Amino acid sequence: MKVTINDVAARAGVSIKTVSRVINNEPSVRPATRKKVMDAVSELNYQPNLAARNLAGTRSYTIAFIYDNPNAYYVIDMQNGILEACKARGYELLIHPSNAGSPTVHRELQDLVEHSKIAGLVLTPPFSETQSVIDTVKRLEVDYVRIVSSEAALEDEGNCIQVDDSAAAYDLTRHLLQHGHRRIGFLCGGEEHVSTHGRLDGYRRAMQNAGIIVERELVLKGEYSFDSGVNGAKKLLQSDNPPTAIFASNDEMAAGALFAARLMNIAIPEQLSIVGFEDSPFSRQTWPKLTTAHQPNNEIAKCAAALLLSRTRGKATESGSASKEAGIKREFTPELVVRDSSGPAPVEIMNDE
Amino acid sequence: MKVTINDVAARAGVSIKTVSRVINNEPSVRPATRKKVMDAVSELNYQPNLAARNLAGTRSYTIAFIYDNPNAYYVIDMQNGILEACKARGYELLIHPSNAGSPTVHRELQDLVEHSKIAGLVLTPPFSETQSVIDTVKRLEVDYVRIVSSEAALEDEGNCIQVDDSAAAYDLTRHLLQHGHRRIGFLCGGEEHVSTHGRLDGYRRAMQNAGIIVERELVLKGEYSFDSGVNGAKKLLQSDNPPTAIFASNDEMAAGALFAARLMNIAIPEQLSIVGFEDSPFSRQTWPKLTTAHQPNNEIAKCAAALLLSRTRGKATESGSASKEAGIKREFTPELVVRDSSGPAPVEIMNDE
DNA sequence: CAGCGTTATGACAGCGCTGTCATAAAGAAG
DNA sequence: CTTCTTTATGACAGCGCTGTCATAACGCTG
Repeated sequence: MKVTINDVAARAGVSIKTVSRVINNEPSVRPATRKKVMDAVSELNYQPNLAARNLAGTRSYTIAFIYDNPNAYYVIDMQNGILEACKARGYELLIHPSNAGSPTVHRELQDLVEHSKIAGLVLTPPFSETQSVIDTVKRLEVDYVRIVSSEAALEDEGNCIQVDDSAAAYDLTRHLLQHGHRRIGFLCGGEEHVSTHGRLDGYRRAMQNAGIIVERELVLKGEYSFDSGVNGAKKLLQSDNPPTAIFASNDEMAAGALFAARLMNIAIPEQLSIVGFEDSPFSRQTWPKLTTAHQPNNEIAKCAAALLLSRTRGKATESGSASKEAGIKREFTPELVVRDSSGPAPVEIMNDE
Repeated sequence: MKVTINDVAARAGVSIKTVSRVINNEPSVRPATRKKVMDAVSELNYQPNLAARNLAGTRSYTIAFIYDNPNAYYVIDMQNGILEACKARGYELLIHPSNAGSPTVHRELQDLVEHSKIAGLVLTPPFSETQSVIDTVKRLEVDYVRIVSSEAALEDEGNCIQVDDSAAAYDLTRHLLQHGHRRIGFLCGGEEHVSTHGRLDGYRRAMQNAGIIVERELVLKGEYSFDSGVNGAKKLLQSDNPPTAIFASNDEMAAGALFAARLMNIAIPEQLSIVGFEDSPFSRQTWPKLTTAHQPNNEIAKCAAALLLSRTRGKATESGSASKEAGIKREFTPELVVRDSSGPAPVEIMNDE
C-alpha cells in the first residue's frame, strides 16, 4: 500500500525485474546485486503486495484451510499454526468453514478453487479422511496436505501429516493397565473418523499384549461429543459387571463420562479411572483434571502448512529439493499426560492374577 | 480464475466498464442494460476476482479481524459470524491473532494497514476496549467497528456494536435474588475489560434495588480464567460468612467456581448457587450445567462486520443512506438461561426478612 | 427539429507484480 | 582478441479489474 517494487528498484539501482528475482529467490542474480536489493528491501521495509502477486504470476500466494469441527479449541490451534507458517513465508490464509455432511462441500471446494487462485489446501478431519472429498480435491488438481490418522495415510504419504492415534492409545491403555485395571471400557468416536479406528486399535493391542480378552460389551460406539460420553459411560457403568476404567476417545467424551460418573455418585479416580485424548484446554477444567494424550495441534498444523508451502515455492530454491522439507515433521505421536482422573484400580473383586 | 469480466462483457454485448458498473451497483446504467449484464453474470457464474479488485480500485475488499482471546469458543463464533457477513458481500477476511499485552500491537496494526489495503477492522475485546489500540487505529485512518460493552461505546457509538453487560448481569442477579439469595459473591473479570465493570454494575444495581448492601469482601478481583474462578470461589467459601450464591463473570470462571466447590465438598445447587456468563458450549459440559446469560457471539460478529461493510460500499447504493444499515442490530443484551447450577438459597441462618 | 442539458456507455491507462524474450556482460575456447 | 557460450539484467506486456475522461444517446424545450 505504500512502498512498491519500483521504490526498491530505484533505491537499489536495478530494474524491477531484478528485484522480483531476488525476492522470489530466482537464480541468475549476482551476489553483489542480490545484496544491494536485499539492503534496499530492508531499508524500505518493503513487502510485496499480495494482490499484485496473485494477479500477475501463475503462482498463488494464498492457501485455504477447510474445517468442520465442532471443537473450537482444535480449530483455533490448527488455524494459529497454519497462520504462523503462512506469515513466515508471506502467504495469505483463506478460512473456509464448511459442513462435512452436506452435499454442497464438493461444489464449495470447486468454487473456492476456481474463483480464487489457490496454492493449496490444508485439510483436517473429517474432510481429510473423507474419500469423496479427497477425490474432489484431486479432480480439481489443486495441491493439498491432509492431517490424518496414520492408518489413513497409506496411499498418499507425500500429502499427509500423520498422527499416530494407535500408538498414543496404546500408551494410554498401558497406563491404565499398569494401575491394575483389567476391565477397561472403551468409548468410540464417530465411525467416519479414521482416528476412531486408530485409537480403538491401540487400545486393543495393549489389552491383547497384557493377555486380556476384551469383552464385546466393553467397547461402545459413539461420537466425539460430550453427550456421547455421558451416554456411553452411563451404559458401561450400569451394566452388571462395570469396568474400573474408561477410555474415552477424546477429552470432550471424557468430560461427559466424568459427568455421568458424577450423576451416579461414583468417585473419580477412587472407584473409576477415566482417560481422554487430545489434551484440549478443558481437560484441565474438569474435576478432576483429565489424564489424556497431548496432541500438539498447533505444531501439527504448522508442519502441514509448511509442507504445503515448501512445495509451491519449489522451482528455484537454492539448496535443492532435499533441504526443502528439512525440519518438517511428518508424524506425531500424542504423549501421555497423567493428571488426576486416573488411579489404581479399586481392590474388590480380584478374580485373576 | 476462469471467467473474467471480459467474458461477461462479451456475452452481454457491452463494454467491461459497464459490467463493472453493474456489479458495483453504480448509477447511470439503464435497467435494460443492467439486466443483460446480470443475466450474463449468472449464466457464466461470474465472480469478480478479488486480487484484481484490490489491486485496481481505491476501494478494498478485505477486512481484518484482530483478536486476542484465550477463549477459543468466543473467537470461533466471532470469526464464523464475520465470515458469513464477508461471504454475503464478496469480501475477504484477514485473520490476525495478536497479543494485547505486547507492545508490538501497534506496529503490527500499522504493518497490516500499510501493507495490505484494508477496508476496515473488526476489533473485539480486549483490543476494542484498549484506548491505545483505538488511538492507533484512528491515527492510521482505517475504518473500524468495535464490539464492546455498552459502557464503552459512549463517544464512539457509530463504530460500536454494543453488548449490554450491565443489563444482563442485572437479570442474572435478580434470578438469584428471586431464589432467596441475599449474600451473593461476585467474581470480577480482568480490570482491563470494560465488560468486567458492566457486569459488576448490573450486579450492584440489582442488589441495591433489592435493598441489599453489598459487603466489600463479597466482590473479588480476578480475571476471566478458570483458575481465577477456582481461587476466587475458594476465598469466598472459606470466609467466615460465606455467600449462598456466586456470580462468576464468565462461564470459565463459573466452571472454576464449580471446581472449587467440588473440592470443598459443597453441593451445587443445594448448598451453593453459581451462575456464569456467555453461554459458551462448556457451560453445558459442567456438572451441574451452568445457569448463565446467553451472548450471541456469532450474530454480534455478523452485525459488526455487516456494519463495517455497509459503510465501505457507500457511495452508490440505490436507496440512500437510510436503508444502508437496515437490519443491523447495534445493541445486544445477553439473555438469562436457567440451568442446573442455581437454585433456592439454603435455609439455615435467616437473620433478615 | 435545432439546441441544450442530461444520462448512458466506452476507450484507455494503470494498480504492483511476474513471465517472456531480447540484450548486455562475463567466461570459455580457439 | 575474436567467437561462442553462459549468465545476468532489463524492456515490455499483461493479469482482471477500477477510475478518469471523452463521446454517444437520450430527452426536453421553443
